[in-house]
Amino acid sequence: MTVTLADVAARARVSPATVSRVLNGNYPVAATTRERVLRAVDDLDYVLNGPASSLAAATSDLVGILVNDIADPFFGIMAGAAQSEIGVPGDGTARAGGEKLAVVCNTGGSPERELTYLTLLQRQRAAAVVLTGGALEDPAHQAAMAAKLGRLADAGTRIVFCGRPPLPENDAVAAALTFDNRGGGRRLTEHLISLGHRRIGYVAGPQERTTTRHRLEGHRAAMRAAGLTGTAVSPEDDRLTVHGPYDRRSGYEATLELLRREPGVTAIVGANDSVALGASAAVREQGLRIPEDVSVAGFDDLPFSVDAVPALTTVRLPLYEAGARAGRLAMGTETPPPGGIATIRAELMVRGSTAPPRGDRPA
Amino acid sequence: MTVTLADVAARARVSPATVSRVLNGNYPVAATTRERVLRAVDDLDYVLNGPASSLAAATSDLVGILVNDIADPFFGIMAGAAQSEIGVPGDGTARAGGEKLAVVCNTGGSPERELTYLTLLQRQRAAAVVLTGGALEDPAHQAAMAAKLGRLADAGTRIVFCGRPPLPENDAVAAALTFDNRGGGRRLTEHLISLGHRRIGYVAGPQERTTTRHRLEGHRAAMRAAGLTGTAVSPEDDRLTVHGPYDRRSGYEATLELLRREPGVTAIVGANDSVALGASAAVREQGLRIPEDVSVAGFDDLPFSVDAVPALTTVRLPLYEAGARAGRLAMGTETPPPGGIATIRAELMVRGSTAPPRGDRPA
DNA sequence: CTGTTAGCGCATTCAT
DNA sequence: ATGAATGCGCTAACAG
Repeated sequence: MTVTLADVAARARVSPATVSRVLNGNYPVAATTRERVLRAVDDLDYVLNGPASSLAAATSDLVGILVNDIADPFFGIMAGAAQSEIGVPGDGTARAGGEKLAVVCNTGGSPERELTYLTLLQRQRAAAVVLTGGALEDPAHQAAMAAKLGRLADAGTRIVFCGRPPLPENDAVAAALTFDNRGGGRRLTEHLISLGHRRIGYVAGPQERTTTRHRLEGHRAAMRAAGLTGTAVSPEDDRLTVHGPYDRRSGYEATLELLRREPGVTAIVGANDSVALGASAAVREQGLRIPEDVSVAGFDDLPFSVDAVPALTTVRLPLYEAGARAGRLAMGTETPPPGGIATIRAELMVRGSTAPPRGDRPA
Repeated sequence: MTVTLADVAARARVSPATVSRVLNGNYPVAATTRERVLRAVDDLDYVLNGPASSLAAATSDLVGILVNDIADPFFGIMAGAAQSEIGVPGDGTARAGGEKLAVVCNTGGSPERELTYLTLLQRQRAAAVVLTGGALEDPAHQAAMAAKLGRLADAGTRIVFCGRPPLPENDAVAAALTFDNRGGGRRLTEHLISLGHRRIGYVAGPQERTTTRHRLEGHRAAMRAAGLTGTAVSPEDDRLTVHGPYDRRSGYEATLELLRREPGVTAIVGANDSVALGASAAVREQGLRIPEDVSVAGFDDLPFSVDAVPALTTVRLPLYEAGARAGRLAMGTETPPPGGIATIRAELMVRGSTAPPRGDRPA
C-alpha cells in the first residue's frame, strides 16, 4: 500500500542501499544516479519511514525543547529561536533525510511532566534536548533529573540548558546557558534605591525555583548593601515579599496584599513583566498613580513591556539570542563555552514606570 | 549496551511477547505475571524503543500541533490547551507504552515550513496533527496542503483544524473548529459606529490569510450597513486600511501612517490585540488621548489586554477551550461536530479604550 | 561508486 | 494466558 524505499530503488533501477545513500547524503553517489533516484522519489511521492530509519540507525532526527509554559512569550521566544536554528530548512522539500524535527514540549512547570517528557524523548531516541527556564530546587527531583539526563546522554542525546543553572555534576549536559538573574535583580533594586525608595515590595515567583530564588537574592543583596535590611532574611524581608506564579493575576493579588500590609511602600518589583503588569493594575485600582505614588518594575523585557503605560522599567534578557545559541549548541554547530557554562548578561532598562518617591529626590 | 525488551523478558522469566503485551496493555495478562514484568522494567530501567515499536506497529504515539508563531500567546494558549488534553499523564511514570507525545511545531507563518513540518510528521507516522490559526489563501499552497493532508489521512493520521476554516473538500480533515472572525469583526465595528464614530482606521493582518480577510470583511460589512462606504471595496476603504504582520510594531507604524493619511480618524481597530497595543502607543505619541481623542480596539482578548491602560476593548475568543477541544478531537476522545465543522463564537468585550468621539454622543 | 547481506527492537500472527 | 516465529523498512557493514 505505502511506498517503500525498495519501490523507489526498483523504479530508479538501483539498489535500496543507493537510495538510502542519496537520501541521507552522507555518502558519495554519482550525480546522474542521484538525479534518477530523486526523480523516482518525486514520482512515487515517497516519504521516508522515520521509525524504520531510526531503528536501523539507532538515532532519530527528533530534537525536543522543553518549556515551562508555552503560553508565556518568555518561553515562546526562546523556543522559537531555538527551533529556527534547528529545524526545517523551509524550502518545502524535506524529501530526503537529515532534516531535524524540532518540537516544543510544554511541562506546565510540573516536575513530573518534565521527567515524563524526557522519558518520551528518550523513547524516541531524540538527537538532542533543550531544557529552558529555571529548575525546581527539590532535591529528589533534581536527583531524578540528573539520573534521567545521564541516561539520555549515555544514549547519545545531546543536552543543552537555556536559562537554567548548570547541574552540580554535569557530565550529561553538553552546555548550559544561564541568565544573570541575580545580577539583574540586584541592579534593578539598586536603581530604585538610588531614586530614593526605601520600602520596596517584591512579588516573587513560585518557591523552590532557581529563577525565583536568584532574582529575589539579587533584590535582597541590593537592599542589604543599602542597609535597608539585615544580612539574613529578616521578618521585614518576608513582610514585603509575596510569592506566587509568574502571571499577571499573581502580581495583581500580591500587590493588593502588599499595599494592605504596608501602605507606605513606594515601589513594587515584579518577578517578571507579567507580574509587574498585574501589579500596575492593582496599584491603579487603589487610586495610586504610577510612577508618582508608586513605582513599578518588572523583569525580562517582553515585547509588550515597552507599550505599557507608563512604559515598564525592567531587566532585559536577550531571549531570542539565547534560544538561538541553545539551538546551535544542540545541533553541534556551535562550540560550547569553556567549561560548558556561559552566563548571559541581564541589562537594566529604565523607563517611565519608575521615578523618585513623592517628595523625595534621587540620591 | 542498551536494555531491550528481551532483557526484560529474561529477567521476568517470560517471553518477549508477554512483556510487549504488558506494556501495551491491550491484551489479557495474569496479574502476577504483569507484576513480575513491571518489576523487571523498573529494575532494569527499561525504556521502550519508540522507533522499533512504531515500525512494528506501523503507527507512532507522536501528535503534532502546528502553530504560526510560538512566541504569540494566541497560539501558545491553544497549543498548551491541546497538549494538556493529549499528552503525558503527569504521574511521572510513562514506563509503558500508550502515552502520546504531544509536540508543538512552529511554522513562523511560512507556508513552506508548514508543508515541511507535515512531511516530517508524516515521516514519523504521527498519530494525529492539529493545525491552528488561519490559512494562507494562495491557491497553489492550498492545493499542496490538501494533497499532503490527504496523504496523511490515508496513512492513518487524524487531522484537526483549530481556528482555521475547513477545506472545501475535506475528506482528510476529521474536524474543523473555526472562529467567527467575521461576526466578531462586525460586532466590534458596529460598537464603534454606535458610539458615533464615522472615520475608522483599520490595521489589518497580512494579506492572503483567512483570518485577516474574515476580520476585515466583518469590519467592512458593518461599515457598509451603516452607509459609511460602498458595497464593494472602495478607494475610501483602502485609504483607511493598512496591512501588516500581526505584531505590535505593525500596529504602531500603520497607525502613524493612518493618522498621516487621515487626521480626522476617531478610532483605530487593530487586527489583533498586539497590533492594537502598538496602535495605542502611536496614538499617544502623537499627543492624542485614548479614548477621548481616539478610540482603540483589538481582537482576541489575550491576557494582557485587560491590563492595558485604558483596558482594551476587544473581541474575546475562547482560545483555551478551543485548543482543549481540538486536543480531544485529535485523541478521538470527543465526537466530531455534525459535518465535522463547528464555529466558535467571538464575544465583544467593551472596555475603556473606546468611547464616543469628541463632541459626539452615542447613537 | 554501487550491490549484497544482515540485523536494529518490537508487535503480531499463530500455536499451545 | 503464554510462547515461538515472522517481518515491519531501513541503515550499515562488507564486498566488489
